[in-house]
Amino acid sequence: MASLTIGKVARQAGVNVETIRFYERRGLIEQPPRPDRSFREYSPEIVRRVCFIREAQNLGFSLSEVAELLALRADPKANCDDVRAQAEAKRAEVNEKIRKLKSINKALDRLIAECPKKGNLSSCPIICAIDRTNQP
Amino acid sequence: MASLTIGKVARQAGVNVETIRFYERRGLIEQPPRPDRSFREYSPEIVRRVCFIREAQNLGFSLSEVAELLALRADPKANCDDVRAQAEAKRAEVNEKIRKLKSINKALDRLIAECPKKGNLSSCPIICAIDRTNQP
DNA sequence: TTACGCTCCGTACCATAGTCCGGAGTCAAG
DNA sequence: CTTGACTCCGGACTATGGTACGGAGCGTAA
Repeated sequence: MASLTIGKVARQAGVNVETIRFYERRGLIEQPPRPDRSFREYSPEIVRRVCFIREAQNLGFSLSEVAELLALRADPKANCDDVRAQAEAKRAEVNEKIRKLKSINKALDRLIAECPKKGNLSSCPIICAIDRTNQP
Repeated sequence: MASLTIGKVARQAGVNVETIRFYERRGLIEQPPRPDRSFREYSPEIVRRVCFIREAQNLGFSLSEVAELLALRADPKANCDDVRAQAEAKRAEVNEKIRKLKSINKALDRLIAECPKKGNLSSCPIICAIDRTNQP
């Protein structure tokens, strides 16, 4: 199968070449084979891995957190229970984030609905709500 | 009304004294009165403001984003429409975050449900899903 | 009034997550 | 076999969001 250079992987994943090397240093992607000790030769699947990392970050997971799950994969003593526990903890975190975002969302909905189409700032309910120090 | 020193504000808000000063430098909280040019004298409401900032951060808003809304408050030319637009943009962002988190949550639900109570890693559906590079 | 705690300030430092640099080596086409 | 694009590497630099430090001044209670 055709292997990819680091530059092609970077372009396909939409990241910088340096980012790939950075992830390698951080242990997020394994060291690719390097025949003749020259250039890295990636299998096309590495692109998915990089995209997964980016997606997880978008959702508020740190690189260390991504590494945690990935590390279990390499541990011959790890079993399903360990991974399950991690997944469940992560799910609880995600649910908590959703809960908080929903409450912010509801507050924004309410404020936007109350906001008059035109008017000066002093009567803007959004600002009043944010800046409680102006309230009696 | 009793005013608070910076240390009391920090303790009540559950943050470091340095954090309060840092927020002041960043324009997130206004400069408090300082009679005789000595210590800062905060009104108790400042604690709410600091808590609001922390809460917004928890939800994925950067300090610059918090500052944006707060800055409008100080602008005599700003009107309700400006604030409304900001609030609507923020709401769209929040909704997108919720959407993504829900999809992750669903994926986690499914994987956790499929995961056998005991078993070795090679058959763990969670790891398989994360590490697609191991799939054919 | 002196001792202790708190506050003042600027500056330096920390982790995270990259990004850029520069000089050297490599590969492939012409 | 040269040229140009790409890759190598270590190390320096960036932005964000703080945290720590050190020497000075202030304020209150014994």
